[in-house]
Amino acid sequence: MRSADGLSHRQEQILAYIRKFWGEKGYAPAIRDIQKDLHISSTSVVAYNLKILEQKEKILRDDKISRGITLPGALLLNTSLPATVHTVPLLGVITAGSPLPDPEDIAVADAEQIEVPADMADGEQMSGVYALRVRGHSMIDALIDDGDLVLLRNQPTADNGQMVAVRLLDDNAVTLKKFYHEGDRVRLQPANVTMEPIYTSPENLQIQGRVVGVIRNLG
Amino acid sequence: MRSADGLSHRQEQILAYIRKFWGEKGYAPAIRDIQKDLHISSTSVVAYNLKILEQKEKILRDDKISRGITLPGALLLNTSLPATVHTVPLLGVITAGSPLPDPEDIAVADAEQIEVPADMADGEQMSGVYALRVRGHSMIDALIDDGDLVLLRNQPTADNGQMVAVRLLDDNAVTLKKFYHEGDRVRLQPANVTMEPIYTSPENLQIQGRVVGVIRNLG
DNA sequence: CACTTGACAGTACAAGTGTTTGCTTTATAA
DNA sequence: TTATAAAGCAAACACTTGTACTGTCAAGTG
Repeated sequence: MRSADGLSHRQEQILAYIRKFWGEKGYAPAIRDIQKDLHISSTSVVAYNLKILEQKEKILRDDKISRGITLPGALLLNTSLPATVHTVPLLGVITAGSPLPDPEDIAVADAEQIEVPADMADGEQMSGVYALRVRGHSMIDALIDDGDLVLLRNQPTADNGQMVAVRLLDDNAVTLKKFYHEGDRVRLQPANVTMEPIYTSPENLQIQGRVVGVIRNLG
Repeated sequence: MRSADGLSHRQEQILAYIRKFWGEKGYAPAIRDIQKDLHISSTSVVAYNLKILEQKEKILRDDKISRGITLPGALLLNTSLPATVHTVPLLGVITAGSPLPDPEDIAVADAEQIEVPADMADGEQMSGVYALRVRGHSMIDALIDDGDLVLLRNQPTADNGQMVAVRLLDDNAVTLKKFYHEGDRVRLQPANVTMEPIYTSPENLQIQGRVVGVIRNLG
């Protein structure tokens, strides 16, 4: 079984391993590193396949040199641009019962900073994004569990289909739902497709922000 | 005679040599390379000065590893990762029906890199973490929806309570559940507390990895 | 069928390489 | 000067690691 570039399964495997190893450690693996981690029974098999990889110019090798494998173009990698770090402040806790904290009230500079994937809070709209820690299981219907981080963008209105944090005035409760304005009523649709929507009037709700992301850390 | 950063002439010399060697060859010099080219009379002198360079954090070394010298920043440049950002490769798609891709099989260096919160894939355990894009609504009971990113750590076993990606052999299906070994059976508990667990035998399941995080981007 | 070829296994060896030990020299300060 | 530490020297040692050699096995091929 060969892949597109004429490498066997094992050769692809070895090549991927070398790249990964090199990225992590900063130096190339020894033949025995490859053998052990890839569960290959003999060093000679690795040597055999390395020779083929060298012939096909997927790797470079210097004879007899320990860990002398080099990847073509390795020097080019040095030119890659550093990624930008994005952080947002963790401003508090969100539960079903209590209202959200007002971002304006909190000294953002003092809050714990959370690192988030770049595309969740990028561009000119980055300002105004903050995080809240979810407490309790009340947001199960939004596919959000106890302990999750919810990323919110401060905004008082919403377009149809956007997930928003809304406060229902007559229940005095906060929920996360998809927002749909339908005539003179509002449909609040749980993210969980198996669950039923809530209908209410625009006067009964207050949009507290838009949900731009959810981060669940089980590590 | 000491230079500005407290290095002796010989240490400066060695450091410069390592940089040059690295730039030309793509891998680090052996102690004897340094010794010969710098006309140092003994390998122990080189070892002695390398130890000092390591203490002053001018170089990094992995004990006992041939040519295991690394330059600080080299790792980052090579992988294009700035210090505070963590990225993991996006290796494919996860659905209910199809098996997970084998991380070893994929050319990790070629995969799209996803930026993740630092604490999800940090420290020495960073290796082996990869991301899969969820397709379909089959993982609603794990509070995971279509389009979410699941971060997995490659591991063949699990402790009780950990969320794992398991393959049920008789269904030929992959699900994400909390794992509990109870006597001679296994309980697979959905993350959604309102849903019922599955019971099966250890022989019927294959642990494909541990779920370390979930990222949902609604931006 | 005999013959070849590609791929892998197991083992052994030799070269590559980091480390240690004991000793000598040089520098520095009391 | 003498004591002390730093730096260098030389050789031996032990682990690391690339390579070679001998087989095995399955899939062609004439």
